[in-house]
Amino acid sequence: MARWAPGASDRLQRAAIELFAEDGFEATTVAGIAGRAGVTERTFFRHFADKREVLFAGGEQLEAAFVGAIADAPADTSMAGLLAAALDAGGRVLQDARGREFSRMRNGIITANEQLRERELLKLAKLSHAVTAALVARGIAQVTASLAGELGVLVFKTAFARWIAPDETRDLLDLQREGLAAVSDLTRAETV
Amino acid sequence: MARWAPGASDRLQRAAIELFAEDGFEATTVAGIAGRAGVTERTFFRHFADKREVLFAGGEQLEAAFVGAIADAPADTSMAGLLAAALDAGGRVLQDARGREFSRMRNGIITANEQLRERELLKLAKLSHAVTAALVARGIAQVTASLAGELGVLVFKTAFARWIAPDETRDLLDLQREGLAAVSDLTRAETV
DNA sequence: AGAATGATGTCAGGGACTGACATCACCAGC
DNA sequence: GCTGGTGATGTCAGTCCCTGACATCATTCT
Repeated sequence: MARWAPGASDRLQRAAIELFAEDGFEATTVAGIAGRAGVTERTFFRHFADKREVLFAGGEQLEAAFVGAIADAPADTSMAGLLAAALDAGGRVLQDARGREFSRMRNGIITANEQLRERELLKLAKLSHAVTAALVARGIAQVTASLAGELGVLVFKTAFARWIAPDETRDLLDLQREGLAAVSDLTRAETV
Repeated sequence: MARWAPGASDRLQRAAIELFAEDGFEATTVAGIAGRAGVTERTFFRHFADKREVLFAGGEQLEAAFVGAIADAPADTSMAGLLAAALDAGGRVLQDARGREFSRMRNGIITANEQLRERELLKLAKLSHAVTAALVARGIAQVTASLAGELGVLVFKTAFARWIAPDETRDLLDLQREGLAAVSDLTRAETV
């Protein structure tokens, strides 16, 4: 493990976000990002698969939180409990490791560009699949797990959108629990 | 309206599907597609915004069917009735204008490549938004319409996946109605 | 016939991304 | 302390996607 100035990945991410915010995604060039980070364009592509990916680097962390919470839950945890645990763990990642202001800025960049919205949809779909797989690993039927996976991500997405809304001050975890409760209300008759 | 050999768009789509099926999406070049269609690479990009879009050209047609069915439904149609009408109209487009075998081949190409899966997610999200907008235009509350829009697309996606499964012989419209009924069961307690 | 229109061809070029190879900083072993 | 190994970076050449500008051609309208 040897390198010149440590943290090239971090510098690239920071540089990219700054430039995207200033000039927009399409107007900024990878060479420009690399230049601001003090590396070569080629190095950028060794750290990130493509130009969009630099904005979605923390994704594995979020996914790991979701999956880990499901895997580590007590054996007798209900489905609602599993989803709640996963959402709590994921929400904590966003709230603590990222922060609301950062998430707001990042989200502004993403929603301003269709290529980035596209990539975000892919990431959410992968998150949904990961949650589904984690549920299946606990012995839950594929169909049920798949539905729960999509549902969990839907709640996450909705709560996140509210969390970064201009005047919102509530906790992300609270918003997630509220959303989950609303869904639970809708499906309670079936669950019981 | 003047042109050389008519139907350049169709020829490009056909050529693209053939080449994607033979060599894969990444291995085939836009110049190759254009060459097989008897046009220039530049002409390809005048018909399709990018290399992926050639596979999603019929999308507006599907979206129009969904939206039109919702807009044209009688004033007193229930939400379930609106979704059923939209799904029927959309399903007919796929079944009649496209056909099951074509859909199978096209779907095989898409699922084999991440860039194409990504684009498909974007198209489905847009379809969902279009449905939501059509419902809002009928005076339905934004929140309800949004939920229904996502739900409708979810049912569509699920039924479509079953429709193109290897041994499936049932009608797409039947599969959609079945899926809608299953969702209806899940939410009946709330609706009443 | 001649003008208007719209689709296509041609050309030049930027920017994303990749493979191959050289180079440099650091670490381990002698 | 020197030397070789390792991993990250730089350099270079090249392919492919995609775009703007301009010329050209077939069809349609007058």
